[in-house]
Amino acid sequence: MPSSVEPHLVWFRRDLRLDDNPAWSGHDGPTVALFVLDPRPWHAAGPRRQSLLAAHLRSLDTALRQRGGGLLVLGGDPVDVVPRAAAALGARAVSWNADVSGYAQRRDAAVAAALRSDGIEVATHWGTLVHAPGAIRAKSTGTVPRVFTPFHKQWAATEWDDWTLDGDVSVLDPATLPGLAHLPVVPVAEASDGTVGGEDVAHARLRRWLDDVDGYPDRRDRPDDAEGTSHLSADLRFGTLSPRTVATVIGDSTAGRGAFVRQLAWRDWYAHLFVERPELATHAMAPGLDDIAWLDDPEGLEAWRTGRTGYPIVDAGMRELAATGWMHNRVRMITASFLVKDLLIDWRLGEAHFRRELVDFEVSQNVGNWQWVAGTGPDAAPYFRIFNPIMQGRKFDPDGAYVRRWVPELRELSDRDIHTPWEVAPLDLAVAGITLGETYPWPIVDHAMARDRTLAAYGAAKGTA
DNA sequence: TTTTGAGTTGTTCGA
DNA sequence: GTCGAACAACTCAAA
Repeated sequence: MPSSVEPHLVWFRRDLRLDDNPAWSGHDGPTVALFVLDPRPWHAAGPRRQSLLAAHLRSLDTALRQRGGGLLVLGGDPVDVVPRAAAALGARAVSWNADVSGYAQRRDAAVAAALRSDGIEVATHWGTLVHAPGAIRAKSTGTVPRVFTPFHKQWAATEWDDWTLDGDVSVLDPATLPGLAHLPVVPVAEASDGTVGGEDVAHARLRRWLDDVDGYPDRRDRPDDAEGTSHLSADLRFGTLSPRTVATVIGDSTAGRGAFVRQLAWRDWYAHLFVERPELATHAMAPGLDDIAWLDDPEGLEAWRTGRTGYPIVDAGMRELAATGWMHNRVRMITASFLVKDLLIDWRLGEAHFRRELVDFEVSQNVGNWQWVAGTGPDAAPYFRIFNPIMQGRKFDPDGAYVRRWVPELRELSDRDIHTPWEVAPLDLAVAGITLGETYPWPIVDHAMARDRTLAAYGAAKGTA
């Protein structure tokens, strides 16, 4: 390819799809599809998220090859690599879909400045959210509403801004590009563990969800119900599905569909808040709530991480996370509440664990949800709302099926006993093959004591604010 | 301009 | 067993 072609460069990041992608389809002509494998976020991810990313890249590469091109994957710091690639390939313009994290914002600003100083055009879009940050503002303050319901009302009533999607893109084959020899090319590796990725699979998941979405309001809180939630979180995180596509396909023709699409507004809300207040990554919205007297308890933290707290529903959730990189939403709340309100451990330590382990981790969502549970964020749960892990287990896993799946050493306990093994008569424990303290831990904390302790710690923090 | 009502996800206690 | 109150404090928008 002669360099006089001056291709358009599309930098893929959290939008690993060709469908409904404004950064991809918003222009005409010869185009290079680029992904930069940035060592910093790569090493911050656990093996499951790494493996899923590799599968998505492989799949995107295949889709681009079917169009006569391919995906160019380069390794290194994008601030260095993207301008170098644009120069080496003689690019006329570079486009991408913007991202919300502080790291991404600083990175993208540096890349854009470097490109512009080289005379290269930069075009950014918001292809990973329904509404762009800034599109929803409280009338009185001009800022993102601090309460979800007003945000959602406006979110639902606001017309979507235009995504130009009719570009006549012809994708180039990276192997034929001159100047490639000077760039740090990384081969697109096979997913080593058989993980399947890509937007076709994501669309199949979305279509399958149509069969169950009407039951969402009734089934969403049951972790023992594998089809009660959509399992689309990682597709939204990696962008193998566009949130607008999800909202359009699901629609609002039934109560269940409307309730599900409303969740996309929560996703936008946390993203918009994060763009406005990037310090939410590490600081409470309310002054004072950064100064809770958290306990320094490495053993408690480790018991929580490994699913050895002695509370079956908590341990089941943490083990599901360790085994799959995913956890049911209801159980995310229960396990997070247990860390913060029962162990009185700083929510940031739990957030860091989820950050590494979750295949669907994205910083604004992770932080927003942790701060919600901790009662420190915008429109958060009141601090006195403390989940009782026994009641939550009995209510949302009434047959113990979820616990039996992930905590198999408790399998033989009755439905009535499975959420409270420490209250089971010795003979029944023996029959079930359980020795507390050996085959399964005693509870590492007494819930009633912990509840009082947390109310006192939060009360003190508020009192001194 | 001021007031008022409403607000994802809960638990405990006492009548 | 069921039921209502209490557990805070604040934002936002409608009246």
